Amino acid sequence: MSTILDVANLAGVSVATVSRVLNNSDLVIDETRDKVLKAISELDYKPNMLGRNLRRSSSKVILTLVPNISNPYYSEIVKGIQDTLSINDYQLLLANSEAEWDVESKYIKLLEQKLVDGLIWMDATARSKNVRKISQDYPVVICSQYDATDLCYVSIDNEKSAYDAVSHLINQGYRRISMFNSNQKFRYARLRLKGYQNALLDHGLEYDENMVEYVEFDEEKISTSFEKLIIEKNSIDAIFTISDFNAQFIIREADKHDIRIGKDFGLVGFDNLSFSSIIKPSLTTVDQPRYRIGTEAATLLIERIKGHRESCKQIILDHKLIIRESSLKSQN
Amino acid sequence: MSTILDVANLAGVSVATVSRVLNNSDLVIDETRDKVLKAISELDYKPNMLGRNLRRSSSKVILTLVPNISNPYYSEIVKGIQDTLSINDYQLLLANSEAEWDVESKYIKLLEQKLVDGLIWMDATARSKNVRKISQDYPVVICSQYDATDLCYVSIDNEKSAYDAVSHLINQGYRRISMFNSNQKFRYARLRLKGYQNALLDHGLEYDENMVEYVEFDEEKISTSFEKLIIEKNSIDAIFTISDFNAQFIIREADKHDIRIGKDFGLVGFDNLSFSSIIKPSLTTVDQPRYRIGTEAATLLIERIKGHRESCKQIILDHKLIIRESSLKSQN
DNA sequence: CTGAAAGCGCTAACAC
DNA sequence: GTGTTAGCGCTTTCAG
Repeated sequence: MSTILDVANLAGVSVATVSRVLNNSDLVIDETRDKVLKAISELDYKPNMLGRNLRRSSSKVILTLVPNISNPYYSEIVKGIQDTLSINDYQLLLANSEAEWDVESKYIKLLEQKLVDGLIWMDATARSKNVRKISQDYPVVICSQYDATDLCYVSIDNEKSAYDAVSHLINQGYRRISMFNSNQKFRYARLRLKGYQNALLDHGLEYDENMVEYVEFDEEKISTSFEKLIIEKNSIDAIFTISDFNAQFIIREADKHDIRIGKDFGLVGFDNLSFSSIIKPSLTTVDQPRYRIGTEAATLLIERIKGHRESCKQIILDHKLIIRESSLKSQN
Repeated sequence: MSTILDVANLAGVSVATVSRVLNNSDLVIDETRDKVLKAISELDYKPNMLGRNLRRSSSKVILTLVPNISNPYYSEIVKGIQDTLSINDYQLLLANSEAEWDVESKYIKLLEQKLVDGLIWMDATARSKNVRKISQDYPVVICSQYDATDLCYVSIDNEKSAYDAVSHLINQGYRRISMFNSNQKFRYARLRLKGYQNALLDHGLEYDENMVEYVEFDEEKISTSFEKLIIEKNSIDAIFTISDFNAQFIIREADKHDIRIGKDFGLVGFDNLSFSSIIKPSLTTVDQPRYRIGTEAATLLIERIKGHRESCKQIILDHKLIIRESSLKSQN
C-alpha cells in the first residue's frame, strides 16, 4: 500500500504538492500536476482517508439510524436523504437500530468519536434527555419528533393524522374502535394515541384504555391481541393501527375468523406502503410524504454541520388520508 | 472537545497511561486508573477514533452493500450479519447501492480509503473483472455469486432453485411458461435463467427467448411486460419470476385482466417474503435461508480480515420450494 | 508555484 | 507500572 510520500518520491516533488493535486488546488502548474498524476496511477495510489480525516477532523459521511430496515416505510425517506447528501458531497451510511437504546447508543458513539459528521435519527427511542443532550452536542436531525421546539426535526403532524384516520372510521359508522399502537417509547406512538383519544371524544365516544393494544411489528403478537379483543370480548368493530405492516397481519387474522373487513369491520393503517393497495381488501391508510421528509432532513443536517446553528428548525409536512376498501361499511 | 492530553494533564499522568486505561490494559495500578477515569468523566472526554484508527489503521467497521434496502429480502440477511459482527466487536454499516456501479464504486472507495475494514457485497453488479480485483485487494465477501471458485462467497444454488421452480410449474400442467427475470447484470439472474432453460428442455419443452422479460423491481414495467405477453400474444399460462416483490404486481395485473392465478394461470415467485403467504392467492415461492446467509458471510469476512487467506471459500446453502396456491391448476 | 515542517489524536515500542 | 517519544498519512501554514 503506497502512501503520499511514495507518490511524492516517484514524481520527484514534495508531499505538499501531491496533496495539492489530490485536492484540486489550482496553484499547481500543469506540468507538475501531470507528473504527480502519472505517479499516482503508476503506484495505484489511493489516499488513506484516515489521515485526511484526522487532519481535517471530518469524515464527510453521514449516518442514518433506522429502527427497522425491513419496514419499507423507511426506504423512501432514505432515498430522499441519499439524493440530497450525494449532491452535497456527503456519503450516507445506514444502521439498523432495532429501536433499542443499547444499539442506538453504540451507533451514536460513531458521532462522538468523529467517525461520522452528522446523524439523521429516525424515530429516536431514547429518553428525551439523551436525545436532547446528543442533539445539542452534535449535528443531529430527528425524524418523527414533533413538539419539542428546541430540537431539529422533520415530521408530519402525528396527532392530527391519527385524529383524521379515526374520525374517518367514526364517520363510516364504526363505533367500537380499537387502536393497535406500537411501543410508547416512540414519540409518534404517544402522539397518535392522543389523536385517537381526541377523535373519539370529539365525536361523543368514550375512550377505553383496554381498547388500545401495544404490539411490536410482529405477526404473532398481533394475532394474540386480535384474538383477545375479538374473540374474548367480541366487542370491537374497527381497528386503527399505526402501520400498514401490522394491518396486513390483521387482515390475515380477520380472514381466519371470517370477519369481513370493509363490510362489518373497519381497518385503517398508516404509511401507505406499496402492498397496501394490492392486498384484498385494499387498505385505507395515512400517506406521508416520505421522500420529502428525507430531503428536508438532509438539507437541515447539512446546514447544521456548516455551522448555521440558527438553522435548527422544525419542519412539519402534510399527511393525507387515502381511503380504500378496508374502511368501508355495508348498510345493514 | 478535550483530547487525551487534557485527560493526562488533569489526571497528572502521561498520555500513554490514559491510553492504557482506555484500552483496558491490565498493567495499570488501580489507583492510577481511578484518577484517569475521574478525569475522563470530569472532562466528558470521548476518544477521537480518527486518531486511533489512523494509528491502528483499522476502523472496526464493516460495510454491507445492499442493492435495494426496500426489498425485504435483504433485511433478514442483514440481521444475520449484524448479530455475528456484533459478537465479534465489529460495527455494521449499510449502504444502498441502487444496483448501480456508480454508486457501488463510491462505497467501495470507503474500503480503499481504509474507512471500513471489510465489505459484504450483496448482488455485486459490477463486471467480473472489477469484482475480482477488489476482492483480491481487500477483505470482501460476496453474497449471491456462485461459480467463480476463486472468490469468497455465500449463496444458494441459483440455477438449481430456478430449475426446481419451473419444473414444479410444468408438473402442475403448465406449458407456456414465461420468466420475469431481472437485469442480467446480476449473476443470480443469469444463473436462474439457465435453470429455467434447462427445466424446459429436460421436460421436452422449447425455450423461446421472447418468453423472458427483463424487468426492474418496478410496478409499471411489470405491468407493461405482462400486458405485452398476455394481451398481445395471449399465449402464456404461467410465470416464474425471480422475486416475490414482482409477483405481487403480477397478481394485481392478472386481477385486472380477470386471469385466475392458481386456476388457469400459474405463478411462482422467489424469496418467500412475509407477505407472500398473506396475499390472495398465496404465493408459491423459493425460500432461501436468509439469516444463515448473513451469519456465514460475516463469519467468512472476519476470518479474512484476521488474515486467514485460505479462509476464502465458497458456501452454498440449501433452498426450498414452498408450494402454495398460486401454482395450482384446476382440472378443466 | 513549490517545499519544509508542524501537527491532527492516538498507540506502542522502548526506557526506566 | 509509568513516562517519553516516534510516528500512522495527511493537510496546511509559512517561507521562499
